[in-house]
Order: sequence, then C-alpha cells, then structure tokens
Amino acid sequence: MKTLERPRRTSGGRGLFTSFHPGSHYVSTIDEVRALVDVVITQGSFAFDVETVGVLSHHPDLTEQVDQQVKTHVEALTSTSDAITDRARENKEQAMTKTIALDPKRNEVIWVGIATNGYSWAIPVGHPCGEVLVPEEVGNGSTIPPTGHRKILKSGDESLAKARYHIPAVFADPPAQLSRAEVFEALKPIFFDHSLVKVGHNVKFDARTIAKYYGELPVGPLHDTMLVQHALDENISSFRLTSLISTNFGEHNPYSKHGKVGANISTTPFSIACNYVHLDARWTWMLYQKLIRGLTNPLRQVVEQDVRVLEVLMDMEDIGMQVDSKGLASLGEELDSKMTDVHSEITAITYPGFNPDSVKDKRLFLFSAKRDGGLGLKPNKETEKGQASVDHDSLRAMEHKHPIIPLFLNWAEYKKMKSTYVDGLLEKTNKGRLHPNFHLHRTSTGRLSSSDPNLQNVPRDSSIRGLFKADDNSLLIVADYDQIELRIMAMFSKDENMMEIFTKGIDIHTGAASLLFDKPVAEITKDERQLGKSANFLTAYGGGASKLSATSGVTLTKAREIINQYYEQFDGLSLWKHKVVMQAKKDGYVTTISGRRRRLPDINSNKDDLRSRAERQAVNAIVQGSASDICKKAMIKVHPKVRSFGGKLLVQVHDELVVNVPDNDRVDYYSGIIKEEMGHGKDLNNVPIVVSSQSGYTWSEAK
DNA sequence: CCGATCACGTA
DNA sequence: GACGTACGTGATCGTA
Repeated sequence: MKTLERPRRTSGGRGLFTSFHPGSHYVSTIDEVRALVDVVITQGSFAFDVETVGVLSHHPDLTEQVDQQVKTHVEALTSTSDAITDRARENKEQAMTKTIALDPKRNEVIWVGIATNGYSWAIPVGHPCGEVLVPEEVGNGSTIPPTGHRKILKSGDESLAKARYHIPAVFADPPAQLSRAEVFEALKPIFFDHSLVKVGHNVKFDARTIAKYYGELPVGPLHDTMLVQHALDENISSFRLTSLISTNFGEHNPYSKHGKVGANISTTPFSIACNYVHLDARWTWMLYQKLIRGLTNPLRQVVEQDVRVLEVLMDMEDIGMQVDSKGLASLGEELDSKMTDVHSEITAITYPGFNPDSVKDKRLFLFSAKRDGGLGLKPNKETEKGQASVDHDSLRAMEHKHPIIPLFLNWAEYKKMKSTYVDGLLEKTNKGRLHPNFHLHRTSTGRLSSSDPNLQNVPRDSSIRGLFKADDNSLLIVADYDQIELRIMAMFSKDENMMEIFTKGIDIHTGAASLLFDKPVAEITKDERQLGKSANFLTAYGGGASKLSATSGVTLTKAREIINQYYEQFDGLSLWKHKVVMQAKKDGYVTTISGRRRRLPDINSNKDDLRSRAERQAVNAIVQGSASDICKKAMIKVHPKVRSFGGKLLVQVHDELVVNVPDNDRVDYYSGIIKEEMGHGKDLNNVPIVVSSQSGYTWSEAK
C-alpha cells in the first residue's frame, strides 16, 4: 500500500545512504516530482534508472515477424496440433516482448528511479499489477497437475500423468499512477540541464529509452558506472549491477537478495518492484560515488575521455544506419535458392537427414573409415578441444579429395551470409535503419565493441556492404587510419628503420620486404610484399614461424629465416617488445597512450603457455589499445564538426569512421575536415599519421 | 532452457 | 617445441 511518508535525507556518511531499506514510498503526485527535481538540482548530479517493458501490439512489424517465426517453427516439426502451435506462438511472443523491452526505440517505461545524496525516489508510470492475490504455481514434473492443467487424452479424458505445469499468479489492480507524459514533462529540467551530471549503469540505454518521450536525447554530461569500473578493472567477467555491488560493497547486501526482478518486472508485485527501483537507483549512485573516488590519474583521464565518447556513441546508436531491406530480402532469396541446390547435392552424396550445419555429421562423414560409411579422410587440423576440425582452412586443404568438400565450403559461406547477415540484420531493422549498441566496457584492450547488431563485422563483400546506404540526398564518407597499429609500434619503439619507412612515406609492407630481402623498394614483387605484410602483422600479434609458414605458404625454415631477419632489421622494435614484457612482469600491467591499463595476471605464471600468451597480450594491448585511444579521441573531435555541417557519425570500426554527409559540392571539404580532426598530417613523436577517405552512396562504394 | 563448442565475419 | 591479438553471432549438442 501507498504510504504518505515523504522522501527524507538519511543521516551521516558523507551524504551516502546509511539505510538500505528504502521502504515502499513511491511518487504519486506531480508536486512530488517537482519537489524531487528541486532537490536534484541542488545536488549537482544524480543517478537514474528506468524499468521497461515491451508491448508487442504496438509493433505490427514485429507481430508479423512472430507470425513468420511460428510458421517456420511449426513447418520444421514432424507433427503439429493446435496446442503445439499455440505454445510455439506463446514462446515466440514472450521472447519478442523481452527483446522489445530492451530496445530503446520501442520499449515503454513503467518506472523511473532517481537517487542522489541521501535521497531516492521511485516513480511508477504504468506498472501493470498490484499485490499478489493468488501466488503462481509451478509444477516441476514430479506431481500430477491440478485439473484444468492436465493433458487431454485421445479419449477426451484428462491424463493423470505427472507433468510440468505453470499457473500464473493473480494480482490486485495496481494503484493509480502518474502518466509517462506528465512525469517526463516534469523531469525535463533535470534531463536537459547542461550542468547536472546524469549517472547510470549503462546510461546510454536509459537515456535513449526516455528520449522517446522528449523527441530528443537527454543532454550531457552523462556518466556511467560500467565504464568507470572497466577502467579500474577490465578483467571483470560480469558488469551487472548486482555483481559490481558485491565486489565493491561485499557479498552481503540487501540488493543481491532481490534476484532478477528487472527481467520480470511486469509480473512483480507493485511493492516489491517499488523497493527494487529504489535500490537500483540508490546502488547505482553509491557505486558511482565509490568508484569515482577511487579514480586517480592516469585512469581518471581515461574515464574522462570515455564519457565523452559515450555521448558520441549514444548519438550514433540513436541515429542508426540505413539499410536496404528489399535488397537484403532479395539477397536472402538468392542465397536460399543456392542453398537448396547445394543441400540437395549434399544429400545425394551423403544421406537423407544429413545436416551440413552439424560439425558432428560432417566429421563423421569425412573422417570415419570407409567400412563405417565414411570417406576415411585424414583430418589435417584439430580444434582447440582436440577434435578433427572441419573449418574452412581444414576443408580447403583437402578440397580435391572428394566432390563433397567444395559443397561443404559453399554451404558454410551461404549459411553464414543468410543467417547472420540477411536474416539477422533484417530482424533488427527498425524503419529501415539498424541501431547497434556500442560498448565501452566489453574489451580488455579499450577497443569498442558492437552488438545487436554488430556493425563492426559486416562482411566487406559488396553484396552486403552495398546494402548499407547513405540517407536520401546524402553520401557516406569512410575515413580510415593507414597502418595505425604499425605506426604506433614505430612511435613507441623509435625503431630507426620503421621510422624511416613511415617518414619517407614508403608503403610499410614493401619497406619491410625491402629490408627482409635486401632489395630496393622498387624491385619488391607482389609475393615479397605479401611476406613483408605477414611479418608486419605477426609482430603486432606476437605470432611465430609456424603461423607465418601456415599463412604465407613458405616452409617453416624459410619462415624462421624471415622472422630472424625481421627482428634484425627492426632491432629497435624487438628491443621495445622485450622492454614491454619486462615492465609488464614488474608492474603486472601495461599502459596505452592515454593511460589505459591492461592488467595481465598470468604474466609471471609458471605455466609456459599462459605466460607466453600474456606476453603476447602485453605487446598487443599497448598497440591495439593505443590505436583505440587515437580513434576515440578522433570521434570526440569529429562528432561536433560533422554535426555542424549537417552530417552524422554512424559507425566506428576500430580504425575507421563512417559518416553520413549531405550530398553536395562540398564533399571534399567535409572529407578534409574529418581527416583533419582525425589527425591526418599530424604526427606521433615524428611518426606521421595518415588518414585516407573515400565516399559513395553505399558502404561498399565508400570503402 | 542454458552453457560449451565450433565455425566465421571484422579490425 | 609451439606459439597470433581483439571481438559478436548463429547453430548444434549435451545436460538439466
């Protein structure tokens, strides 16, 4: 039940909460919202959190998708009945509802939680249920279900067999709540105040979610507990709020007992949901205070850079990238017909029911003895777990042994395209656009990552990238750093030969080949350059002769020679790598240009494999992480410039930025600005930075 | 239903 | 003696 208790400041503790039991008070009048706004403004910063649900009926396109899913699901079954179809539909609808709840473009807010020094508020704006009248009942299969929940036999009688069953809870009506419209209107002063710091745990989600009710994104400064925690420890496996609370405040805290309310918020009794919202906001605030106070330089600057990137990313996610849905659909049909052909050929050679997606089936068919019905081929490669590999490289090496192998290769190629890039992207399309999530906390090197969909691994092939389009009357500009990682290595190591190659503007792979084979640059062949290229990459990743030999096709002996020669010619580089490893062993971590750290717990391990791996990671983290620092810095600079001429930053792919700009006669000027802000023409301690750019109407034209 | 395993797309 | 870094997604399979 609602209480009339007013929010009050809890005492002591530098403004933090001393009581972890916020009770059941919830905000139910607009005056209370106005009052909390006044309090928040005096504090200068606040944490906030929204609880969301998905409403399938609001999204006809997704309802259609569910219909389709049910159809294909049922088609794949051997037997069907209305009950099976209904259950399939229920499952698919439930899954889709969850998906919608996590999509800021589609979800609906039912609670807003706000916390600042000593205060927290829970504002319900559509919680669907009150208290529990009849609790839910779950049968785990060890008992006979109650009548009405039993299976119906063919005879028409109820089955008395033990079975699983679920009877949903019955809830009282929820109490009267303010509307979203009036609440967000009243909260406008805090979300659009340029001096208030708005803190969240994965704040982009909450900010983008509420943006729907304003028609625009909340303004910065934003801050995020995830990103601070990541700067302090990138090796954390779970960045969920509960996990971070446990590690920062100890295992025993009232929050951790609440379990997964968030995912089931719409079937949680009102009072429990209310308490949960208080706690979420409070703990986010507490965590922020604690983490931010633990930050010292250089990590403080790292976090300062990342929160600025965060605001850029929020914009990029919200804008999204246009994709040609019709083109994707027709590519899908093309692939489908190719796959039908390949599949029937495979079935003809193997047996009906053979599944070309099953590693097990393929393994059995290729490698089991002829008398067992297999081809008796010899596996040439093992998986990590020591099984016979059937991946592309492995099959390629035995391609001529049997006509089925090219079919497997074709199948795998088509299948990947169809499932991940055609179907996968189509189902994430919203009004013709894809809105990825960019994460600042999911890599150990400080790179960004992208998901739902991942726009950082879209195939370069024009059949896919050609379907990513500029907006109407627009062009895409793709600007990318030329060999940024190798330039960073040159900068750190000050290797004379490498510096010379870069300062003279010689192609680095040709330059390396020239030194490796002791020939003038002009006489380097294509093959020699390729070897130079492979050798260059190996140094950034820490690879050895066997890998070089495997990737370039030279003998192991030759590969060893090349690597020895490489480190002789680039002796500054090998010295630097050695120093990096020594320093990492001493400190337990390495540091990038911006001061980000990668901690390497295994760097002094007794186990050779773990230690060697950590040593390779040490070198690579500096290189990869520093490249990421540079690109992040560029994003911060490019973003406002691009907006000033009506452009939109869309995607970052580690060393490249994709920008949508107006299609007019100033495109060269736009490219120039973008390149300049990325640092083209500047240098890293005398190693020049080179940025190249191209433009076009699609992502493949602009590559 | 979920995690492990495998394969495969990107930088 | 072997030794490449960093990701996310989708499918299968075994276990729960």
